[in-house]
Amino acid sequence: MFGKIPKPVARRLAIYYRVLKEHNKNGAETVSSSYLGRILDLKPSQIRKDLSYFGGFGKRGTGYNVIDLMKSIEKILGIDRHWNVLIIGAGRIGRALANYPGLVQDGFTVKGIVDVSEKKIGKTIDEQLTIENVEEMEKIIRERKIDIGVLCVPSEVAQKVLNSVVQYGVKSIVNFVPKRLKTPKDVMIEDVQISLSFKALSFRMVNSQR
Amino acid sequence: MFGKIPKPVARRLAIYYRVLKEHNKNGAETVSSSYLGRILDLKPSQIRKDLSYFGGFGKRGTGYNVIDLMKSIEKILGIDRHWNVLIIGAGRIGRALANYPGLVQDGFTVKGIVDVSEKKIGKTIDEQLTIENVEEMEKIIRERKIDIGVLCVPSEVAQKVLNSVVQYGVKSIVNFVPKRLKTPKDVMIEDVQISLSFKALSFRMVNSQR
DNA sequence: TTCTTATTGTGAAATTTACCACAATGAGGT
DNA sequence: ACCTCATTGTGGTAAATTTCACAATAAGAA
Repeated sequence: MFGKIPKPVARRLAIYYRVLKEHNKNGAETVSSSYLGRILDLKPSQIRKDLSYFGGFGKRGTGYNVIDLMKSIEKILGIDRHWNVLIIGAGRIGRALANYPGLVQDGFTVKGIVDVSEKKIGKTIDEQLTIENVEEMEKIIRERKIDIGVLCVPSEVAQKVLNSVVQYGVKSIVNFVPKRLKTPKDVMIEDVQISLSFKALSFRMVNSQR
Repeated sequence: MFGKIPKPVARRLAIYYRVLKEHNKNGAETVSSSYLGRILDLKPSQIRKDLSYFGGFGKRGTGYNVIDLMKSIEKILGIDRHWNVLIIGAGRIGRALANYPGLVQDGFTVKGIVDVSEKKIGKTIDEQLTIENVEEMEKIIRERKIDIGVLCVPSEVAQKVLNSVVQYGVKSIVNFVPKRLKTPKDVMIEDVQISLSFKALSFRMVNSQR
């Protein structure tokens, strides 16, 4: 689509996006690479290079138009559209995600949350979402056109649950289970490991690196 | 301590650690780089190179002793000791973290959780932790020897809260607020942005890269 | 002991990523 | 029209990271 974009570049685009959003909220119309660099502690040249991967649309002397840049990044990251999300597992993490404002804002709509526990099924979260029976999952995935499954189940059952989700046609998974899961080649999975950030921090603490 | 360890290496060590832990639980005494590589989808040579940064302790022909390797990684990452954690903000994310098993397992002990809301103060989480008044924070940090502050407060007040936490002597922060915060040079901060994983996934979905 | 097999540790090459330096250029002022 | 200032876009280079390739060696079998 845009030629080959290096992985670190894609990662950074998402970070630029957040800053742009804030900058836009503050009413700014343009940003310069040096401004972004200062905020994000990156070299301006890197930012310019990153943005040049998908065609220069900055204006020399002026910088980048914030809104144009945001729109372009949205397109590249695929968040210029809506993705339907199903959360599997209504434990603490699942429930925390269920109405996490950051997701909806970026085009990820939580279309449902399921669990096995009789006690949880039927309860509502913030009067918006009702926890449904995991046995309804196949139907939910089909009828609500779920694009992304979010795994928040106990470790022991994770692989089994993942297999079902995939079998019902979901090809994209965000995995909060601290365990490497096996997926068919055509299924994409992103692991989220919150404890990695804590470990990164303690590594820095004992090695006193910045 | 171990000479200069490249950043990507430190990141991967934490990932190896998780796999080792699981492998150890399954009763294995040794692992080979090719096994780890297969599980983690990395080249065995990379794993060997990574491990060689802090002195070879594998055995040719046999592999690595799982427990020795875990212990070494614990030391490098600084999780061979205990860190005291204070969670600031008892919203959904703060509460989800409060008893997240992954943290305690890796040496991060949640010593408290504070909030401003009258409604929340005094409530307990899983009969273990009681939400305390944010005004007690200074005392809590001092008395419980808090090493790490975890920011889970609304965006608008994040910078202000961070400033207090730092002022009270905490030098390490894990930030769940989706906003870049300013810190003095001697304070370390790790940003956690859950929505980045969702964006990485959607990027892959629209670019169909693996 | 000697052979075979498995696997590490590592110098060097290959690849990827970051950074620099500067020409190009748009905007605003004079 | 011309000058000045700010800032982009990018070719080339430097630095970082990954991968290769293979000698070294431990363990077990013959």
